[in-house]
Amino acid sequence: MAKEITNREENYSLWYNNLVVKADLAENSAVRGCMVIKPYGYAIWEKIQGALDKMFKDTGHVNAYFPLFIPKSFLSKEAEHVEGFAKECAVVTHHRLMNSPDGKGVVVDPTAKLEEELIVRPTSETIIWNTYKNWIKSYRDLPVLCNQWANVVRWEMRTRLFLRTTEFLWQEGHTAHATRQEAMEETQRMVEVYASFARDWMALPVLIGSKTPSERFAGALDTLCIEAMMQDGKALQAGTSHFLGQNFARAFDVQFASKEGKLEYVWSTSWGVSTRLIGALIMAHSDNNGLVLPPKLAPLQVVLVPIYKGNDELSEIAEYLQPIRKALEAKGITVKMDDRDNVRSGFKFAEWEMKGVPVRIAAGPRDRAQGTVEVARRDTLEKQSVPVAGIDEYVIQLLIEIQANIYQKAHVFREKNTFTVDSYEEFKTRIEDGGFFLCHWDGTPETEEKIKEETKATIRCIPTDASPEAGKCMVTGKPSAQRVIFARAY
RNA sequence: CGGGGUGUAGCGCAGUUGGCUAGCGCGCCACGUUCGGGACGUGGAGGCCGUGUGUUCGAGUCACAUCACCCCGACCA
Repeated sequence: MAKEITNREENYSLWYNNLVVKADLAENSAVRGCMVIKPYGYAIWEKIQGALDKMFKDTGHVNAYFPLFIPKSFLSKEAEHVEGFAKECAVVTHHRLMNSPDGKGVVVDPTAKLEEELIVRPTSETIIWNTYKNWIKSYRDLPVLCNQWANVVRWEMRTRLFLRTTEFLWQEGHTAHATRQEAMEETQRMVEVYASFARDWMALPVLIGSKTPSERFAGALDTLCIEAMMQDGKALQAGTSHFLGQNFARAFDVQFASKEGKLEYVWSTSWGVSTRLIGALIMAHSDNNGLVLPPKLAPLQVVLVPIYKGNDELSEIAEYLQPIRKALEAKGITVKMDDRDNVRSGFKFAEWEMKGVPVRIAAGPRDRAQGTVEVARRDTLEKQSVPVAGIDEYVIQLLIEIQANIYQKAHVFREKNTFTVDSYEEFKTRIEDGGFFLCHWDGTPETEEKIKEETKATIRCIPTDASPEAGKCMVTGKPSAQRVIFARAY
């Protein structure tokens, strides 16, 4: 199957439908736009959760959980927020079913209508701020630094496996602070947490920047984001951190008594990443043989494949591999011995490659006689004969090297596909081939909209670390103080 | 919600201008031979042809309706 996938730059849906699904990550569910994440795919999510959760805690956050259902009235309290989400809400109107009068199946019991409809959370700002109101009375109660791991539902027009499912899993941090400064620092801190997670764990280089007002989160004063480049040159927003100002505090009347005894509205942030990260992982690293997972997020880091004929050889080889397995496990490496007897080793090789296991160790009678094993690395598909003595150290180094190499590949790819362009005509032509474009923009939503309509490219972000550079907007020629990143995006 | 496409075995598909007992590949089960890169042979199990209503002597095939899914837009993490 993998061999048929050759046009990865053009057709990710083929990956998802024909390759990734067969790689046991996910399958479509009967429910509109939702997906069943299979155990292997979920294991990746658990890895992501584990790493992020630790980073959140290291930055002083704690986990909590808030209700799935939000009373409709909560949504209407913050005007921009409701406008942003109103079009994509699942609404609970009734609480009971009954047997259909015509005897066929069940229908909604019309007498069980809810007094107030409940919204299945598309995000939890409203219900959380309704709760924070009761938690925050004094400056001594601040800051509140909560995160929740949850599912949310957004009834999008169009869904896409991993990238935009109707229901998705995510993490949402919601913090409350006494000062504007503190909240802004938190917003910045968390986008940097995301960026370092992407870099260090996902082997995914990202750009940090600010969204333009039209791309901002509904209800935010500023949205910081990390943007990654996929292998087809399209951009993927991989995480966001919002500075919400006092908008939600005002909407939910959350005031605190300051040291000076004055009542003040609190300042807030929210930030999140979702199962979209799994999609990012797939689209950034995979090749025609299937997934390529960074060792630090791979559910299995090493697979052992015995090569043998008959039961005698199997037990000999198994005995040969067993100490290797133990040695690796002792070093904290996740290992699986694939001793299935119903498929041949060639099949196993192909299957584990498709699943993206970073390192494969195979051994047969020949290796046993020589005291070696065959070590294959997923990122380059290279194979090498390695002595068993010291294999644990060898594998540890190899895993580190693979992690670094995958990042490096992605980074080089992004650099090769990032262009500085000044002419709009040139931009219109070259955007067709994908990539990030550093261009001058006059800062108006009108120009942004015009570019989007004419080229399908959006401003992914105004990079935070870019050096100022006076120039002229590529469309209007009006002055611009710095370049922004344009790209077509998922 | 617009435009296009697809619904036939667990998966991927074929099925002619309507015709007799609905096929193929993969997978599955049994036995045997194999086993250092996706093995092969023989035998076997598995179908209300998405759903409904029509047309017809006869419908997987035609008509209408309906539902679901996929792709391209609009919307979005």
